[in-house]
Amino acid sequence: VTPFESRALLSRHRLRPTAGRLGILDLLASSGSPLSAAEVHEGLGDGRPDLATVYRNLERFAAASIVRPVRFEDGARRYEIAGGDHHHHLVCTTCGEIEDLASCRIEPFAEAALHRHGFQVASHSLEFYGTCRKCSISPH
Amino acid sequence: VTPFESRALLSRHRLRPTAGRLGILDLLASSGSPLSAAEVHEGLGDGRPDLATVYRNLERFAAASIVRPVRFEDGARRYEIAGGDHHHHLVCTTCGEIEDLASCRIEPFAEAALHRHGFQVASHSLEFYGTCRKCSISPH
DNA sequence: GTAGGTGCAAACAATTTGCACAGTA
DNA sequence: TACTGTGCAAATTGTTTGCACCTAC
Repeated sequence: VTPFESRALLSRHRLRPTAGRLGILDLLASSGSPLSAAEVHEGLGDGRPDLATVYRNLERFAAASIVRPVRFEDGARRYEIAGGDHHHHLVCTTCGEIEDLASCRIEPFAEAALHRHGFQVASHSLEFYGTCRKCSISPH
Repeated sequence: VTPFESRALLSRHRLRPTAGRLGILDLLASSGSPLSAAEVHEGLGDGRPDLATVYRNLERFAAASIVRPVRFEDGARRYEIAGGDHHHHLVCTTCGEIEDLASCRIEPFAEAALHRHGFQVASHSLEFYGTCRKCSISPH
């Protein structure tokens, strides 16, 4: 997501492209993994946008489906750019790194839910916890 | 989990079988779905065990693998008795009910993680969100 | 000029912790 | 008796909100 795309993305949703918003989107786009409000705030350095503003904007972005919220076991709410393919996450419980896992063949589960429980699946979350390559080679 | 089993379960882990602990375990065992600390506290009525005590004990139980923590999108930490089979949850976003979904054929995902990322999967969480049978028949 | 956006501080909610007292092995 | 467990209240942490000021259309 280049600055230009961020701008377009925002105006498409009637959100004014302020410096703070562009910064938040750029940071999320350049980060490989989902970020919490606190991490975004830190990552933007000097201080500008206020933490409360970061919270407000992340929520606005999520409402506009510009970003997607993800929740891991630590309970913190994180956000990632919503553009890409549907995917899941590999969370390393040693170093904390989060990688994307591309494929998702979840349909059999959704069908089981429908047939056995009459439950219409609208969305799902699937996250893996374990040890990433780096950490299994040189344990912390 | 009968009262007797709760007792045995606790003493097996060197945890004194107090009335409060037995109550918490019985409530979790009789509830079909995972409960938060606040829900356990409410469910035990009159007041006894203090909310802080409920938190402390749920954490102790989790450390002893007597209960398993589950985290849904609402961010609240819930706990369920750990005894049964590995399973996942169907969370109805209309009425809030949580059903268990028995089967879990997650191995292909774990293998993909290992082969493509060198990531050793230790555990995973998989939850579905949607509309349960009751709510799709008579919308709230 | 006006509606929308932001900073700051206070309000909230969920969870944790310190400490003195109570209960159990 | 010694140690574990509990109640109560205060401290933390994560997130939301009210309000006055600022800024992009």
